Amino acid sequence: MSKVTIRHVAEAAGVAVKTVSRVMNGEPNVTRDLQDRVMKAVDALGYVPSMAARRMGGSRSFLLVALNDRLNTINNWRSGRGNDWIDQMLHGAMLTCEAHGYRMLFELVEAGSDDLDRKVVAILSALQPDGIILTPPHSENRALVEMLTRRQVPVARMGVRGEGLGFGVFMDDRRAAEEATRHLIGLGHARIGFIAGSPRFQASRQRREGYADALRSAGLTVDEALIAPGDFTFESGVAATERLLALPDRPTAILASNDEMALAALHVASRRGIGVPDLSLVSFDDTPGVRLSVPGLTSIRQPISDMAARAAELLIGVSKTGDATPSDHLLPFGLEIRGSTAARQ
Amino acid sequence: MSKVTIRHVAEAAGVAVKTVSRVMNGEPNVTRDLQDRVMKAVDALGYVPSMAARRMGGSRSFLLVALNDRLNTINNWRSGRGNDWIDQMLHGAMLTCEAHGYRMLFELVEAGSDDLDRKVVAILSALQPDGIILTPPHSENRALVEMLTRRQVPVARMGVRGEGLGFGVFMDDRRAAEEATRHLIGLGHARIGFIAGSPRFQASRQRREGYADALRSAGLTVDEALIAPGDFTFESGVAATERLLALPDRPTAILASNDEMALAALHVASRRGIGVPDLSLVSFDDTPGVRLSVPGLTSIRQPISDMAARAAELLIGVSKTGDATPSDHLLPFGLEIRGSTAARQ
DNA sequence: CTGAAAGCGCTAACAG
DNA sequence: CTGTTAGCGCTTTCAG
Repeated sequence: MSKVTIRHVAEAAGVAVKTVSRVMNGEPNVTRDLQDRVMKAVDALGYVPSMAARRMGGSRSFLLVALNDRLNTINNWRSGRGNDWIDQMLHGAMLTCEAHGYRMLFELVEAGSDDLDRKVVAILSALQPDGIILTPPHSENRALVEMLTRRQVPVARMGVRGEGLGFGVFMDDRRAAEEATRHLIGLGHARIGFIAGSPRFQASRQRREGYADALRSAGLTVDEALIAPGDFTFESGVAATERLLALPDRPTAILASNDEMALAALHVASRRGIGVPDLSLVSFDDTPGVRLSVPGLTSIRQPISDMAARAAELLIGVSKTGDATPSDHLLPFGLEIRGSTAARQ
Repeated sequence: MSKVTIRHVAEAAGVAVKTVSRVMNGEPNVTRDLQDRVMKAVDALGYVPSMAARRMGGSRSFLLVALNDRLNTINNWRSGRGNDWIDQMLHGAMLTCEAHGYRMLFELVEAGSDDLDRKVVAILSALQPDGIILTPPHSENRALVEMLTRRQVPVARMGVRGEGLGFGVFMDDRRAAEEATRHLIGLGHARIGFIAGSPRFQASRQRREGYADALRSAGLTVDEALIAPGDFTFESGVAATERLLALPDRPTAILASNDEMALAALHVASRRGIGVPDLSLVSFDDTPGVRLSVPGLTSIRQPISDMAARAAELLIGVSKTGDATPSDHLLPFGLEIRGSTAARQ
């Protein structure tokens, strides 16, 4: 009862071990008759191949590793703030792996640490995954992707374009920012503030460009005074909002590069007695908190779960077929309209 | 460069393969001299043992599996509501595993499904973990724990007492509810409503008892009219609160069995023009949302991350030493006081 | 289309 | 204290 191996199945079905292996892996060249006999034995015995043995014998490990930023993730956990990225990534990638008989292992390594390469190599050696999913900021780390590629590990890069190194699964941050801004313009806003994200992330720069795109194509000028720096933290959002609201001709709407900073803006506005959506607010990321604020924040939803699912699917495809690295995949974003945006009074 | 095995290390250090194995596993009976030589070779070559091979050869897999409720987890992910339990569990268990050279794999199985046993057995067969962490409601599933025990898999049960089957890591829900209620009584409240949780969970029943304990030891009577049923959903919280606030002699404070229902209470109160903390509110769980509501909710903090860490640690201990199942571990909870509770006017 | 034999990289058991 | 040998449960050759 405990520990049914391929040999037991082979005996029970009266076939060779290799035939069982063929059936389990859906390989060709097995008659339906034998297939049935094997499957019957498999079901009867409750046989499930051992992952470890599969890895030892064959060339696949049926394992994908997702690499996440250590500091960021742990800080979020520790502060009890939740971790939407991780949650959505698990959602998309784990379920996809499961559906294909793969497992996903989740690893944290510190971005920017000197021995990042060593750490990653250790993970590769220990786990020998069939593919690796990189999340920001690792996905933007060229050196890392190059190292992985050199070692022939298929790499999916979340949130960025692959540009020939691994493959990217991403959304168009620029067009998202443009759409968010256009939403505000459509409501009659002309002076729209922008709170930028940390320039460390590609997406931050693109969001800023999209914001400018929308203004320009609406015939509005891009006023640098309306662009405040931020780094995705609440504190930076507070500072940025204060700066924007102190302007002589202050904005009637603000687009923040993430939810945290938008919530900061909401906070500052209320402290100054400015109502929202009198001051309209749009944010990026659509994390759980934006539904709970009063009013709820209009927000750009990143398709994190879809990106992760796609990443996993493509990596599994590579590992199954041995095909070359897939090409980049662009996924659609969403604009969730809530109470924080309204027509300009 | 790619694929350094134990043999390479043995050659480089001029020792037998087994000696390397001994050093890697911290086994006794190796002179310091050889130890150093081996370690030098290990570092030089960047050797990291293959998990799969270790599992194949030896008796350990260096793998822990955490079993979570499928439906619940996926629903939370899907709705974008976040998943504090999962986050905190990962926080505690993953980091602990990492520190001991173990990995944690996270699996979702549907509680109450007919073939739960089959699913779990499949996971055991495929992964052969050194231990398994059960979260609610799986941790309360006696039949499941019995099956696991029969198969000699060490089992940690989160959130419940072990009572001889596996071992439990848990907090005292009853005393927590008592403390929360006492906090309200201390503020001068005498009519305190209680919104119960789904009776499916042991903790729900205990919380209710703790509530009653506190009232009784303060010399107050337990008025059944002040106890409203709930099932942990927002909707049930709305219904319960409406019922409580419609009472002729309505409560001046409410203790809700989780955050979601407390947020519902906040919502209903505000709709009825009742201010919080005029109506004082205490919740259970201290999930991220309670910090964002206005006012923030006073809440009982479950030590989920600590419980998970302890569970992992103890399982790893068993796997290393082969000791018997550890005994139950009680962990302290916290009471986070925020703006939703104040002295009775 | 099917099967037999040879490992994969490690550790357990046993010798020295 | 150290080394040798025999597997673990699979898949990959390579024969039939």
